[in-house]
Amino acid sequence: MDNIEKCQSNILHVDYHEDCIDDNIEICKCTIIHDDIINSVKANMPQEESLYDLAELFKVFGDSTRIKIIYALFSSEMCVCDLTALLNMTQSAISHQLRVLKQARLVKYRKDGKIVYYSLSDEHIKRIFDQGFEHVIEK
Amino acid sequence: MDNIEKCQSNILHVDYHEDCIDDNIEICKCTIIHDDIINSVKANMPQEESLYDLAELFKVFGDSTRIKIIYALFSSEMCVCDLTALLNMTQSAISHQLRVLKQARLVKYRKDGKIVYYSLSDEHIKRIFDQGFEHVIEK
DNA sequence: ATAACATATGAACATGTATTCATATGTTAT
DNA sequence: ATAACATATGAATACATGTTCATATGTTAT
Repeated sequence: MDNIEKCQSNILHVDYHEDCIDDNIEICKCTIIHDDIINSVKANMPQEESLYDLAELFKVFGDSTRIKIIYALFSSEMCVCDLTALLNMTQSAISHQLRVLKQARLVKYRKDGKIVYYSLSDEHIKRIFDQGFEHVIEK
Repeated sequence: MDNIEKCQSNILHVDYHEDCIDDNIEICKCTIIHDDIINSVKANMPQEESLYDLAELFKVFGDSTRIKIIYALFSSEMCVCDLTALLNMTQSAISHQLRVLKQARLVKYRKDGKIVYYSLSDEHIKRIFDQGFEHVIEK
């Protein structure tokens, strides 16, 4: 992060290889040809942490078991046993995945005796999925 | 898939354990308590293949390097070298990730001599990301 | 032709992750 | 109390994946 700062300010004046070689020995090996674009793009980039969080969110969506669980919960709240039967998987696998979804604040649950009912806790999920679907069904 | 079909038609009449035990010895170990919900949820589920494709799409979004590349391309088309400098990573790593994005039909490219410019190829991406961001910045 | 450069790619390595297995926890009914 | 049941969880395993390294391909300039 510091390296690239320095590198980019330098390249405004002289070729990268002469000034940044000691800071970024193996990183920026190529001559930077569009430093104006790099700087303006950089100005529009969200914070590093936000980008990381966003990747973490999509990572949760990047598994077909969790996708199925979420799609099921679009229709109705369901208990672990229902999900196990619906998806034809072991109770343990479902439970582990529900924990991932819970940690990502995507599902909430209520207990009724020994039964635990899960439901979605975020109204953005449906919209994200709908947009994702548009891409998937496209050609 | 076949097992759960059979299982669910049976549970409408009698307890699961007696009729499905031979088909799903280790899968549906719990007594199905909400077969009406399971059936209606099942009717609303998209095709297995679509759900799988959707997970694959989100899997591509589930890496912070690719997220950064995509965010950069929201601002402007960029060549591999620019992305390498912007993200302060090796050219090889960027190139590998661009291939993943290319295979997911998320980016396109044009060549100008030895320079290859990448840009986004799908207008849904921005909307998906915007919704994702809403979740991330929430509380 | 040759050198310099931009990009792509296969193999190797390290790390992450989904599922299974065994078992623990907590609830309900007898 | 005890048995049956629903769910949760830690450890182990198998597999997927991101990055690096070395190198290949293809382009531009001398």
